[in-house]
Amino acid sequence: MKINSNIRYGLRAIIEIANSPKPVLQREIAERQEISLNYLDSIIAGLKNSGLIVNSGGKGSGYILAKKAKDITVYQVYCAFSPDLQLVNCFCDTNECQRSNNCPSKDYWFELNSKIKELMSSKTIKELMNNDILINQ
Amino acid sequence: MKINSNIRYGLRAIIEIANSPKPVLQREIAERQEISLNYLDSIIAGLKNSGLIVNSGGKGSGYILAKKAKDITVYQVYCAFSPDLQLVNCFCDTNECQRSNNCPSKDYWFELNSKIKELMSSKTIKELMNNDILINQ
DNA sequence: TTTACATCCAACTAATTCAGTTGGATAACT
DNA sequence: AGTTATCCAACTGAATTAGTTGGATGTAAA
Repeated sequence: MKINSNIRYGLRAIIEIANSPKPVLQREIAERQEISLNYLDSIIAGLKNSGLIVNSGGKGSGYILAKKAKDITVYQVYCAFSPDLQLVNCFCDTNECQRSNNCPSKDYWFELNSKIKELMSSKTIKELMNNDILINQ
Repeated sequence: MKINSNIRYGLRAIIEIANSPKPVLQREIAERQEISLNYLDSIIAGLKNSGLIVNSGGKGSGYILAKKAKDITVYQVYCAFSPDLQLVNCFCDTNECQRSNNCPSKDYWFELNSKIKELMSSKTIKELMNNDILINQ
């Protein structure tokens, strides 16, 4: 079990945006977070397409959060880069496992899955922000 | 985030062993769980090398749990096939990330990591066993 | 209006991991 | 001796990861 780079970088990027008193350019995020600008491109796209960040007003003007930091969860950031969490395929729609109806391990994985989702859904970007910054809350 | 096949099959195999009133052969597990006998080989090796199961009395005699089902956790099964859970490398020994000292996302991943470990450590094989079976507890 | 900057976007790639398979050694039981 | 069971290492195709490359497009400053 690993958290992939998209999600790790995505979380760092959105925290960077949340912490900034003014709109932030991709380049600034890339520099501060030491992520290749090109790679960050797709990270920003993920956050943007998921409706978590927006361009503040046309090109070159920088990114801001699309909603309040307290209303953005880590799980939303996770889902910007991965489909809904499914630790195993046993409970996927496309699953054809015959044993599914009576499988104690499947039940356990499902339970664990729910709890992990819950853990990620209950942490907001606001809680991960720099305490000094009091905007965007 | 996915649970890999080794761990999924390993959990199923050890539940199978726990549920059985008598020692179980690899072949029997393979048949009942519909896992290729050859592949199961390495699964059994993992469980055995981690001290979770033992040969009940030399070759051909079948496997039994090495300790009581209530003393074997899902996390122990996890660790039979993967190193200690580390969702991200930020807190690995070999990590050289400079930002580590003051990184809110690192702190969050660490917290999540601990909680997931806890969730896996607090579930025992006994809880996953068939209720009808009352041995090995 | 040209030019520089910034974003958008698709295709490519090397390296690693996954999910097994193959094949054989060894050991015990019949 | 032959069958069965376990042990063990090497191999493999497919998929995923973690990016890079290169260019199109759109905006704003010079």
